[in-house]
Amino acid sequence: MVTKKIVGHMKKDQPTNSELEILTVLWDRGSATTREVHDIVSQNKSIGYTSTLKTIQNMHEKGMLSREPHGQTHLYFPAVKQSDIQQVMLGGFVNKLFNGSAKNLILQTLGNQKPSQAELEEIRAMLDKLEKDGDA
Amino acid sequence: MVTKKIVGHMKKDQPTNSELEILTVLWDRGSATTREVHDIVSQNKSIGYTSTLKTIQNMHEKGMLSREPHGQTHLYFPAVKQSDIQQVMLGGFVNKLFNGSAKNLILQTLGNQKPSQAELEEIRAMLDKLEKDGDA
DNA sequence: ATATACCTACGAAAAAAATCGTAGGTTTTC
DNA sequence: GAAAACCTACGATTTTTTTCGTAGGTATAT
Repeated sequence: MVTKKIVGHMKKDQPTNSELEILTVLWDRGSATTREVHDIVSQNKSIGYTSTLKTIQNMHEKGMLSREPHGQTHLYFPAVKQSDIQQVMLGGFVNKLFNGSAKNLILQTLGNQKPSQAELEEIRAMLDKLEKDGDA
Repeated sequence: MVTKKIVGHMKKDQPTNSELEILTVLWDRGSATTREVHDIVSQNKSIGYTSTLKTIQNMHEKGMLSREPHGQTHLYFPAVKQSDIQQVMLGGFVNKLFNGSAKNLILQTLGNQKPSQAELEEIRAMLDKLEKDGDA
């Protein structure tokens, strides 16, 4: 039998795109059946029910989702934290595209996507907080 | 024959991971031969020369790279701008992982990667500039 | 001038990711 | 109680991405 060895902290797998779509639904709703997930993801692309089902089953097998039997069906839950996945993928993304510099990523994002004044203030507040902590 | 239809502005393909590694080298150096690219990317992973060559040829065929014959070999140049690719991929990334909110991406990045004081100042300067422009 | 070391081109294999079809069961509806 | 509408499981196919092998040419060194 071949499974992935588990060593203390197993490196979190980066979800594939399809997996990420499904995780997004579950993070959003907390839990959902395959049918519910499918109804949502199939709004964006043409895909059969069993394809969604299969992906969900794979994710469950990998430990990315947990589930509860619920009558004839299953209720699925995300088994990985959204912020953890964001962090891991963000790190990879910064390395691949911005030479590892978070600052460069941020400057480019600000330049491209023009956040609103209110959002700029939020970011500024975060900067204040970080600088204060840095001084301590 | 089947090629991709070209319609005014053809949607830029997102480079794959391998393609991105090669682009990174070329963005960095301006130009390079296959051999030079290969020597660099093969520092990070075990890969044969013809694999690198093939990927480069595919990229050239897709219009992602241009090239000049140079003696027996070719000199390759990036045919897509780094900032354009960054922008496209950043947009996709924000949509997939941060619900389309650039602000959320930035806040999370700041929280995770703790830029230095100097970097924080650069970001702050960028915020100042954006707010000023916004007022105009 | 022959062996060695490069180079390109290109089909094809291998690996990874995404999609689907079918079988077999349960619930619902008439 | 048969038909229709669900459900899961799971092998298999398709598509995409990555990697490689081989053939054939050119430069280099002995």
